Amino acid sequence: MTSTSQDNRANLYPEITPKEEVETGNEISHFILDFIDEDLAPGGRSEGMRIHTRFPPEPNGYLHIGHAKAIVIDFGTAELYDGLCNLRMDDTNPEKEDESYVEAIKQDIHWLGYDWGDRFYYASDYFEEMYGYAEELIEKGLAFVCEQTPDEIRDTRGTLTTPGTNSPWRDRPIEENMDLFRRMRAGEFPDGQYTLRAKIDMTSGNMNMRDPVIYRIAHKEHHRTGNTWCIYPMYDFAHPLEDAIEHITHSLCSLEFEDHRPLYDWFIENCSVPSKPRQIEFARLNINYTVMSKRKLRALVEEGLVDGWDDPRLPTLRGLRRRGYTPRAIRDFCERNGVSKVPSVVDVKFLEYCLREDLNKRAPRAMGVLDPVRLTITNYPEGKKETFVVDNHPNDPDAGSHEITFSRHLLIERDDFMEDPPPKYHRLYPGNLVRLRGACIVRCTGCKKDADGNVKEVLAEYITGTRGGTSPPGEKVRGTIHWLDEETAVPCEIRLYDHLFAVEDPDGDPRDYHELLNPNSLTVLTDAYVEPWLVTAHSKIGYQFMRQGYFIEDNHDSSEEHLVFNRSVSLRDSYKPDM
RNA sequence: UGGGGUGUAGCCAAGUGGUAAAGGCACGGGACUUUGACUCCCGCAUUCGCAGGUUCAAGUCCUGCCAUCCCAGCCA
Repeated sequence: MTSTSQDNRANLYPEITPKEEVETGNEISHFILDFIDEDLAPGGRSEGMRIHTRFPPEPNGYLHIGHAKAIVIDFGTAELYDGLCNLRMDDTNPEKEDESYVEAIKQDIHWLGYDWGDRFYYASDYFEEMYGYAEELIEKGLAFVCEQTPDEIRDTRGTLTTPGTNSPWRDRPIEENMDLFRRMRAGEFPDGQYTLRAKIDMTSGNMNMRDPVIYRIAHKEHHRTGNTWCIYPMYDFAHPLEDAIEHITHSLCSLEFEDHRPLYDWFIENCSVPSKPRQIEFARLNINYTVMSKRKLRALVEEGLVDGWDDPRLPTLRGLRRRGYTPRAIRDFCERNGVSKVPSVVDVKFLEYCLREDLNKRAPRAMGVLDPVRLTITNYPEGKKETFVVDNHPNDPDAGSHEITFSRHLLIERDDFMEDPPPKYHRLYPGNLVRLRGACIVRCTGCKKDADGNVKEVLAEYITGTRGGTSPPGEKVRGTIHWLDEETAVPCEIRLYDHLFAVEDPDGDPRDYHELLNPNSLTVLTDAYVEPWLVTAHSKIGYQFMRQGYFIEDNHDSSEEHLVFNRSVSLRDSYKPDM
């Protein structure tokens, strides 16, 4: 179908790694880096140490672009200081977590361009050590076994404005606490019978300090430790210990953990851990016209409102990948947004800009017609055919070239013809000269319509001496349009995407989210055509369909027999009809 | 009548007492153009949530106020 002599270098541009990015010098500066610099300075808490961070996802869902920001910060910060970043599954709750997410998470992080070397861990690896620290707290009189029910705990915790009251079990003797805790571990009690609580301060203004539960009984099989344990540590207790055990120097997390920091520090101080990590919080990423919470994403998937976790309209990394987002663009987006403590909502236009910027430099150009109408070159003989060579990239000669064919009957975009155009319309209308990109100049001579007045065929004649598309002497051709040879054009399906939600802030809208969905978030074009080159080119980063946008083959549904393209993002369009 | 944060342009975001408040996105205008793309130029906060105060000098320091986000899981 396609010529074998084509210079096919659609994948000329490799992904560059984040490390190479750092080396090519992005100047990044924000408060976390300032803190680290202080810690590294003489007399600082990290003086002489190698910076060590971690990314600690809970394996209970797929990663989204909000996680990407955290990943870029965690791994990126380590890279910046020539330090290390661990990947750790925070699997302390067997009720919610599952091994099936683990591989997906690792895959997505690798895809984003980061690597944790041999430092892949599970929080559950440390259950024994954590248990030891809990016994230490009991021994120090800093933890007690409590018999209050969940309701009682809630009732005695107090409210935001009133202090809590001590549990009646708070002063249980150390030996008794130890005995009970060991029997909790031994499985002598049913779920919920006892908890282990830290003994801190029931009157604290910080709710987290009101004798928080640090161990609960759950006779539940854990995805890794099986039935070894029937007591599991809570996040607030487990996390600082995990960090300390791994010698994390800086534990970077999101803002909602800010008021957990006193608790974090309390455990670090009161358990004889091998290192003293510092927790620093930053604002998580939000983007308008979408939702980021796992709960809401899950609802969309489970209700079948989208096509799985990798639906191209979703902000999941799998969705973005299927949509055609490059790791480079996502990293760039995260970095350029900066790191601060301002709860912010970034304009999705900025994300799109980052993608265009990347793809403009690297994506091979091709022609695709989304909404076709026939263009007949009336002075070009029926049956004649010729071939043109077009560059794969207008600004980069090294990107190679490929061939396209031309004949009497072509396919053009329906809106590139108007019988009665507004002023400054540079495309086809009776009498106007237009360039068929890469082929020649034609003059529009009219059109044929069906009984209902719909344009069925546009008519034009080519201007001799304009082969390749050079302007005829003395004339300036303002309009250039894309086209396909009807004979060789390959039919395909094209999917156009728009915001999943019709409102800017779905989270802040009181209406039910079903009402907020954008009914036009997906448009399927079944009568679209592309160059035959695309059947075999297989560009990993997709193509720019000239004058349209960037498109990538769908990683589920496309095949050489039935091509399916997703529009990753449209081109900027500054054309405004004068009315 | 709790605790912890945050307020610099439509959106991000620098700024750490001293000549004119970075930069990017968006937006508007122009040049160039075989993509109405790209690229390139120009414009876009007399003012930093508000009100006082300190100072020769305040977005930066002080006081008060306002707005807004997070916290009452045996979730993370």
